[in-house]
Amino acid sequence: MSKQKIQAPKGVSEYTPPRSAAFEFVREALISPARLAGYQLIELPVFEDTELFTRGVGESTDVVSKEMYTFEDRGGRSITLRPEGTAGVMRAVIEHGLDRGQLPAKLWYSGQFFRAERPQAGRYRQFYQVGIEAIGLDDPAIDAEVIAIADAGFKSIGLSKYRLEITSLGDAASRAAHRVDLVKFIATMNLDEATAARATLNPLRLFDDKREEIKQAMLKAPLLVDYLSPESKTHFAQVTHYLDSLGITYVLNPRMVRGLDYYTGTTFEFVHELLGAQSGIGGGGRYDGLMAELGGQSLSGIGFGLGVDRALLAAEAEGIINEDLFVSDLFIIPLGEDAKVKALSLATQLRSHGKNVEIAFGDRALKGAMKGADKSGARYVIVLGDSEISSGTLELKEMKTGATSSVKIDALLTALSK
RNA sequence: GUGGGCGUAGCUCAGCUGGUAGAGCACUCGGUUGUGGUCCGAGAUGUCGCGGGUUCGAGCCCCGUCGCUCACCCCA
Repeated sequence: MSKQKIQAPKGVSEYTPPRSAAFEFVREALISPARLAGYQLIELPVFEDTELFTRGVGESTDVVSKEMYTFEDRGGRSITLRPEGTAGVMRAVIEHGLDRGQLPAKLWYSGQFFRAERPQAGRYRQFYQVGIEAIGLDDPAIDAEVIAIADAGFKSIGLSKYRLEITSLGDAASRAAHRVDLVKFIATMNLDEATAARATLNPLRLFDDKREEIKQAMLKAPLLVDYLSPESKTHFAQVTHYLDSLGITYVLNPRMVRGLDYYTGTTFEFVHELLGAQSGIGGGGRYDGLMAELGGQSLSGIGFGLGVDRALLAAEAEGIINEDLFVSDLFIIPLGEDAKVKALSLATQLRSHGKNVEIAFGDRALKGAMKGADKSGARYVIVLGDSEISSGTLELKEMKTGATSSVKIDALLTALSK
């Protein structure tokens, strides 16, 4: 632990073996339902013009006002490491005209995002999300499908101890009308300075306050759902109807608060029960004004972002990560120089058929090499020495049972495929 | 930005009211010739986060500093 030792920057998540295998499994599980639903990959830069986020996400949000990694590049441009995914996708959709073809445009992404927050359990400065966006369709059925895709992702990991919370933020006019009354209500509350300042920025925030006295007081506050226009109400009723028909259970949460300004209409959040303070494992919603705000045509959109780091923590909390996520099919222990040559060609050939093959190099003692084979979780092991090479026959040992069987070298592939 | 907790071998941690460091796991080798998991034996590893102070003497006390961690704000 010398003073000069370089460490990872504060608050980044890193995944090293063997946990990295679980991370990979979780990320893949989260995104596969979207692929099956016809969403296509979009790969985007991790940094963007700062203005994309100030305009898209909203200057009044905490994300933009105090959590962005912003710097000037050598040309004097203001650059920001992406704090979320949707704004960048919208920018790319507009820039590449992806909204000119058949709608909706359906896209998925996966990657790291950055927020300069104080780290804590489940909250990192660099974190991983997978997400999807469906652009150009306001049919409530797609809202339900998007939610179902997220739910399927969590289910395919094996998660069960989470709940889906859902509400509608309505359209701009509904929100404006509600805000007037909510501000009036808050004015009667006698708040401390910091809280009052927060309420001025976004009065909805008070619904999320963790202090008991504020929670109590807010029970009487006017709710946005009571201000929804008939169109918004109908739309939302349709969404829940489709969810019901899918058998997806949800909790209506009219006090739900989202951190990004662009949400409209249907919004939802997946909350895990076994995590600490940072229990949101995914969330999303409609953003019907975002594309126009960023200079594109006026198209609606809906999407979600799922936290890979948090989903992994949730999976671990539920005890559903099993150790043998990574196993080799075969472990070869070569004895001597000729055997090494033979092992290399044998491994190469088997790998070309998709077999996972490891070789114990380094002339280790046989006992040590066997231990290595054991650790690797390999199903089979062979010791390859002069006698095997000259006879062309191997002793194939199944590690789990300890049983061995004689196999011709040429028949190894078929033996492994059994 | 604010508050609490903690910093001792690769990992998890012990170290009594201050007398210059230990355990378990992991790792390497061995228990006679080419077969793992159990067992037994041997071995290697730390400037006890860093700097200063008190003291004859500090891992243990004091101050500072850096880092980690949990929580608040907020969020995936």
